[in-house]
Amino acid sequence: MLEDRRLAVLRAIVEDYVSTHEPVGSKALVERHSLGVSPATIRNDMAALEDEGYIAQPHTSAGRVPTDLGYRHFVDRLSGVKPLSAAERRAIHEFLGSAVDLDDVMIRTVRLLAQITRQVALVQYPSLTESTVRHIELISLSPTRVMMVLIANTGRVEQRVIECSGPVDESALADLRARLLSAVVGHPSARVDDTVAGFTDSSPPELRPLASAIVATLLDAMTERIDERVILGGTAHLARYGEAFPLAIQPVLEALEEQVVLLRLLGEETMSTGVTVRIGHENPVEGLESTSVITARYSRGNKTVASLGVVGPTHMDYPGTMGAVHAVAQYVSRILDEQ
Amino acid sequence: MLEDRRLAVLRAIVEDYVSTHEPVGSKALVERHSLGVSPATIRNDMAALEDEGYIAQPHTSAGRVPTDLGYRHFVDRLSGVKPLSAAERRAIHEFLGSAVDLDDVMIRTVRLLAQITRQVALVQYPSLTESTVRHIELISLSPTRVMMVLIANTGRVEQRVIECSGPVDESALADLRARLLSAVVGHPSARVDDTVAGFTDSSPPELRPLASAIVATLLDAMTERIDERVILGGTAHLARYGEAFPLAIQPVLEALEEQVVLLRLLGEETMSTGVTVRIGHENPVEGLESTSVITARYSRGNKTVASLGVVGPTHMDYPGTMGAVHAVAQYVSRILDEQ
DNA sequence: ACTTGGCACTCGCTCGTGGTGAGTGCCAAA
DNA sequence: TTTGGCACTCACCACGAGCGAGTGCCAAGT
Repeated sequence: MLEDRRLAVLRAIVEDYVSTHEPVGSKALVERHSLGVSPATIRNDMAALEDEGYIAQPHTSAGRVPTDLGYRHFVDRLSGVKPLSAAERRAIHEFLGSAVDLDDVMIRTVRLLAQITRQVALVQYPSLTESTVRHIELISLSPTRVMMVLIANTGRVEQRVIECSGPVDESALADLRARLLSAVVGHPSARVDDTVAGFTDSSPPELRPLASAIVATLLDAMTERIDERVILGGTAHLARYGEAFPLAIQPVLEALEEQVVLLRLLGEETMSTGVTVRIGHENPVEGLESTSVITARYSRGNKTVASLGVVGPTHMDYPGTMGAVHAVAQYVSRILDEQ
Repeated sequence: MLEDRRLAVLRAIVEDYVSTHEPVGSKALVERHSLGVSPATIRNDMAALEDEGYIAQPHTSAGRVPTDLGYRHFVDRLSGVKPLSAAERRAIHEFLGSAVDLDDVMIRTVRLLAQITRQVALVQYPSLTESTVRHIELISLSPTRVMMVLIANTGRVEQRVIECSGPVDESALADLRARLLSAVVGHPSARVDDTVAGFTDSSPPELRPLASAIVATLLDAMTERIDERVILGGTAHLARYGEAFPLAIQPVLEALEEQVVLLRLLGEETMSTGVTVRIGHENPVEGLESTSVITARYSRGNKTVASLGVVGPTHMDYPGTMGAVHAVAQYVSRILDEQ
């Protein structure tokens, strides 16, 4: 009962601070929210909340501001995920649906996410390790050069050039191609190691070197981690929020230019809800102490393949942003399934 | 003689302002540069320069600041292009030389350029208009969906998904594929329009719709211009410079997020020197009125293929930046030739 | 045991004020 | 044409007073 009100107060503080970006005082609180008690009571609660570390005052005689811990509690206990409106969902689906290829899906996603959250958006490319081989093509570029094109069911295409020790004729290539296809198509790429084992051995002796070169290249291409690519968009939103924190924006921009950093931001364990929130100092990255990162995993079929998310100030609209990130992840999954 | 000194004064003002970012007064000028005359004389010159529109004062009783016109004169008449040191050149060559593919070259270039100029760097992908079709693959994804993979002799791969009105069987697809290959392989992509004309007509009636869909997609994919891609890096440098102009950074970031804008920044006529400088309002882009853009074209063989450059505040180090942009363009050309 | 009104206190913020100094334009002399 | 002198402008800064939002504490009320 008493505890309940305290939490209500914390929620109110977070909501007010998020919308005004100014420290919130006891009087303003009772005015804006119908808490049914007097400011003095609220003050007592606030003192308690401060003792527990959920809120803090920037300086004496100022209102309270949520701490990272306060936001954490807010996210974990006090708020849900705000679903998007039907119109928004329809717009998302249409926008993503008209993408022509994987690159296009990724680019559209990052733009979309930045636009609807009005924050910096990150999108990681789907990992191929979970995918299966859809098709392999061997093309003779010159007598001693073969290009291998690998097409995954995710729509991703990898290309490699293989140098042969001697000339290779078309029919041999066609033979290799046919047997290679039967060896790997449809198999999860993680398993290709096994299924491809017999391929070299079953090749005619004179093609052994080429066959093993092809296998080596194939394995290399498959372990090429496309999911180490992260694209970002909406950095202009940083400047908007940066008006109040002109100092903070440079380190953030710097951090966001490092692929490694982006990967660390996205690549952590999944929460059960499907949306992961990392607040302020919880971030494993220097320079992002005053930002929060909200990520969700997206999938293809029922396999989780990669993450996407947004980076914004700790005083962000968590329910709305979480809803948007969740919805976009969901729709990206759907689009990938369709293809 | 008299005219000479005025220009020397203008040069001194630009140099001082660029290094201090503060309006420069007559007294400071004579102290820092050995002009051999008194402050009063300089004041007369400054008044004249102001009348001619080369400099301006932010407010009465402040020093002078170069106008866009002043910078223009400085660049055109008063400064050269500062060459890089041998060590820097060597570092550039090594850094770019270890790139593994085209994407890698582009990414390394944009990083390099941002780093050595300490500004926002832009790099446009090289245009590949003279490429020919090496191979086309049609893959059935589902009964009514076909993926087309287009491989150009440059190693570029394009993929498209085509929706069919009815189910398509494998043998029909194989037939289409074979005839498509003979129609287009080896032809310059610019000519495919012609050679592909008979393809639809020669198809069996029941495949006509699919055939024409394939042709349409093919033409679309071929005219997909890779050189419409521009990547950028070093946006963090904006923030550094933005400390003094916190308001200006948001529109700049916004403008830089638009591919169309980036293309307009890069895609203009070449100057004879090889380096183009566009100062302040000379930029054809809204929001970049207080920035300058320095670009250079790079080439492959003796064909100019695309541009790269940097965006920075109008009060930038023109000679140094021009030198860096020029050198990087030169080395990118060299790297592309080697491949 | 909470809640509440009252009250004294803190302290950041704003605004006006005056002083300072860099910088200018003009003018008369060299 | 250059130069020193001089009066003038005005941004900038430091200082101080007043304001007011907000707090903590306490004693009284429910």
